[in-house]
Amino acid sequence: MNENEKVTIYDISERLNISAATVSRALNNNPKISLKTKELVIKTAKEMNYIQNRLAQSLKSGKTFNVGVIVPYINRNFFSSVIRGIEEELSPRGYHVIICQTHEKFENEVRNIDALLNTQIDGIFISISKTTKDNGHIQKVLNSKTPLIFFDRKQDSPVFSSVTIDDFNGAYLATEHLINQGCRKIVHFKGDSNLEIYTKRYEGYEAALKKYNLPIKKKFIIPVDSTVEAGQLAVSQLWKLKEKPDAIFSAGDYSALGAIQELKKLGVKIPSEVCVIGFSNEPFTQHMELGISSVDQTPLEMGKIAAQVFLEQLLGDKKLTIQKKVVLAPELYIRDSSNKSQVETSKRKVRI
Amino acid sequence: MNENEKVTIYDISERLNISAATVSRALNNNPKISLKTKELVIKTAKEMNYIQNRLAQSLKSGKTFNVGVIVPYINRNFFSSVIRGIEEELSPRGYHVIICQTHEKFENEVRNIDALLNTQIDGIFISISKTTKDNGHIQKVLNSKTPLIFFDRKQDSPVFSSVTIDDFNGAYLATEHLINQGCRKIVHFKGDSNLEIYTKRYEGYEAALKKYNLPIKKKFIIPVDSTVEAGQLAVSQLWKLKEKPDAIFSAGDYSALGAIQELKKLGVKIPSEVCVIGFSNEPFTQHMELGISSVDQTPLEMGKIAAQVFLEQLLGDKKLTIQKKVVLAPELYIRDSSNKSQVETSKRKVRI
DNA sequence: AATTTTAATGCAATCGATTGTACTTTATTG
DNA sequence: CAATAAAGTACAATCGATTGCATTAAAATT
Repeated sequence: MNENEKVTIYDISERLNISAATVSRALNNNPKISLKTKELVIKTAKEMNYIQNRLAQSLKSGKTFNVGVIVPYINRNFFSSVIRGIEEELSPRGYHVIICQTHEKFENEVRNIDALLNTQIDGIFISISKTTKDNGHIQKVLNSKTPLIFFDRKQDSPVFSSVTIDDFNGAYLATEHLINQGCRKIVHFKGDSNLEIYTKRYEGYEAALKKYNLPIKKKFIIPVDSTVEAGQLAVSQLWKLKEKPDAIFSAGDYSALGAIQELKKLGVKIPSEVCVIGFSNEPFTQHMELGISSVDQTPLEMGKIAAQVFLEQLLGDKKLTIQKKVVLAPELYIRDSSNKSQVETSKRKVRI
Repeated sequence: MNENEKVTIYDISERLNISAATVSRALNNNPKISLKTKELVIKTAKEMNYIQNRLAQSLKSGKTFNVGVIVPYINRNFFSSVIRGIEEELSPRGYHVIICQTHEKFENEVRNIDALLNTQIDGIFISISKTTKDNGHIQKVLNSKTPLIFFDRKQDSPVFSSVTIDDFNGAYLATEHLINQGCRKIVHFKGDSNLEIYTKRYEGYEAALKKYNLPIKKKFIIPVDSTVEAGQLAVSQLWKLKEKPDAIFSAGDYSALGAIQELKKLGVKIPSEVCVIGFSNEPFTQHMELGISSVDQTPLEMGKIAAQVFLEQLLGDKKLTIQKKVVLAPELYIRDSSNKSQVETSKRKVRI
């Protein structure tokens, strides 16, 4: 009774003395098959514990209903949230999400792209690594006619779509907010210049200073990795200078946290003496006793929209010329670390 | 020159006037093929931008080199870290990880299992949802002869392997630590009783109290979801009692955080008046000004070991009787929230 | 040069589902 | 009741790679 091997439509067809074609059509609810047959087939399939082999189906149809997502690390809150967004949008449509990590290494990115193309995924979502230089691997994707969507960390591309936030504006508003708090000597912790997101954030910072006629000082623009340690180190060095800053706009939350820790150690009052604002709105920023102001990148939404762009692309003309650049509005969360006016703001959020 | 369609081994065989079988063998480095031919084929394949179709290969071999991971939410630090561990262990062996979310809903879990079996994955890793009741879906996996590994939140199963931490002992040690701090009236925030991890934690708490001859009071055992709000609420209600607790052992970090926030609001000193310890060692617990003590579940290691168990299973006898139960040791991180002695402990960790 | 080994390669079936086309029923119509 | 239309099924090719077995070509042996 209990078949030992996997049940196929051939097993069903044999049992019912009909052709496999009929079984297939019956299971796919093809109108050419009589109701009687359909019901019989479906009932028998259930009885025999038939499980459709999507592999064979995919081979035939050329569609796998799998998409690949490439990120530096999946356990970084921002990335896992984007992935969640993608999954939630695509899962109801029958897609599965395959995840790949690059560990910020270009070589892994290339390897992952190759592997995904191999697996015949229907699309790729990618946030490039810090060390990604050329775009040969992206070119390969283009050749294979596979849709690809950049999110957050993109490469300039005349053909591929992207979903990002307006990093320039996020940074501009963060800086402007600091200026509004009365800060005049604002330090910027700058992220890796290889990534557009960080150069944009830097430009937004600069633009805000210019707008308010504040001088742009080289010594106040410091390359800082987004780690607690880097933030601590940066502050400890900054506070050896004669001219002390009165605010820090960090391109990352972890370095903002490190800065705050070091400032406390130095006995500097926050926000009265120095205001601090980060970027990413990591969960911990709101849980601190002294909440850290930050710019939210709306990762969940970013994932969902990236998925939508992908789906649109599929429907549209097969030519990959339907390139689309979505830029989301970042959200400024003002918390204690930059709020001198001490209004109740722990939950105040400024939608830009 | 530039083929419009995908290149297959047939295209290569045509171009070289050899059979597809030879091409296949050449690409697979079969010893029966002459070096000359091999080199020629490989060179031509590269020229023609040949990409192997793993779908066809999988159909033939019955192995997809895909595994599925089912979790409640992928953007919960614990789960994304386990997934990271799984990915890092399996990726070098050519496997891909497909992720599925249940949103803590049983129906989604069933759906996900079905979908994964459909896709012909080579294995499933699952952490069951809070609402999972029966195990019909797990039975289906058994019928399909697909290896399945439970991690963290498991179901009792005589056939499937699992990788968990010793929740009982983690809870026992956390409670013992509180007792060692001089606490005598210890509250327990208990998680959903449907999950073994939480009943085990409760039992560990109870055992520690018994060991030290402390009374077990029903009113001090409170069902609390692991959210900040639930933690706040629980404390605000507890502190209406005549007899105030002097410690809280929470089965989750978020509720521990909520408790701390509420205690501060009530003007209760931590840790001098009340000690608090959580569970999970979420990243934010160490970043707080007042670090929150917690029990680490070593998620990365859990993922890696789960992957190893899966690989072992593949090598072993095809019969699924090679069931293996791995129990990892939790790690106690003692921080300010429960450390009255005020020794430098921000990084002290007790390996059990 | 003839024959036996050995090395290379080709043929054809297979994995499981889908689908255009051909064929056989059954129903409809004059 | 024969002829035609409509409905229901079956045949066989296809997707792309793999592999046991047969076959051919080359090398070694006598």
